[in-house]
Amino acid sequence: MNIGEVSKQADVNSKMIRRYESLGIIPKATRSEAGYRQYTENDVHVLKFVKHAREMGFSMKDIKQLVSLWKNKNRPSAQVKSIATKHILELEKKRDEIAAMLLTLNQLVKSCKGDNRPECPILDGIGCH
Amino acid sequence: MNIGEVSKQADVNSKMIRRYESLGIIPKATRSEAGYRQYTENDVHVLKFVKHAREMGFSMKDIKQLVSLWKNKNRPSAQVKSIATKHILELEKKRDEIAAMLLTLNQLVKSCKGDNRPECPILDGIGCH
DNA sequence: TTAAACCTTCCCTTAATGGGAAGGTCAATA
DNA sequence: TATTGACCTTCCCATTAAGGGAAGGTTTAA
Repeated sequence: MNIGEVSKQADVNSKMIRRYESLGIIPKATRSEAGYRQYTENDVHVLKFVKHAREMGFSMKDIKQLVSLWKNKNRPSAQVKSIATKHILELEKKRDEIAAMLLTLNQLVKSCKGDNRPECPILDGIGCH
Repeated sequence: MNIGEVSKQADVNSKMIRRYESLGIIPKATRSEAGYRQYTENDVHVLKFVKHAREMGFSMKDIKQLVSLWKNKNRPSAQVKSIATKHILELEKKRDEIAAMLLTLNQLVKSCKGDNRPECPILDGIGCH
């Protein structure tokens, strides 16, 4: 399979496939005589794993480790759990930050008439805070 | 005031002050003979506004507009409200995405023993999805 | 007069995704 | 057979927000 075909099957942009390779997340593809990257069904499988990990918000670094653990049939599940738990904490932090922003913003927007007049509690709110 | 002093007073890194200037978010500072940027109390005020807007997650583009509206005493508050509302929608989208990730991840982490054995529902979950 | 504490500009790095250029390859069709 | 279009390659650039660090000029105080 050429890169275009894996890309379609795994639903991962070819640019990203090359990038994952350069980051060492997936192994270097073998090449055809002309230098084209060659892939197999198994590569589709790996790319789908990477894609799902991305969808869960894992960083490239985490994904590199996760793929490696995934392939290692002797891994201790504790290592996987540790990565996931750390990620959960980061997501919770982001979630809380966004929640705080929304709390403030919703209050301000609610109290702003949003008409042709200049009075604006939103600007006041940002200005004073 | 030199940049270091405004930086302290507004609690905004000097690197960022220069950047805001280069982005047109704040006006170009006047310079001393030696080329040092010179600031006044009012600049501190503006920088604090920018800082608070950043804390609410507004993008640089939005902040540029917000500062301009803030300074324009004839602004229609509708314009401000529109920017804020759009931002709220984006934050809500991010919040929902994070919530979805957390839902999945928490389930997976809960079901993973996290010991020395290789069985790992987290990896299975990412792999199959 | 020298040293420290500032200031200046310029380039680099982070993270993830992708656009686009310049050029090589392959397959089908005229 | 020649050409065309679709595909592939690498390389550089942009995005976003924040800042590190270098190389060099300025100010001030000891």
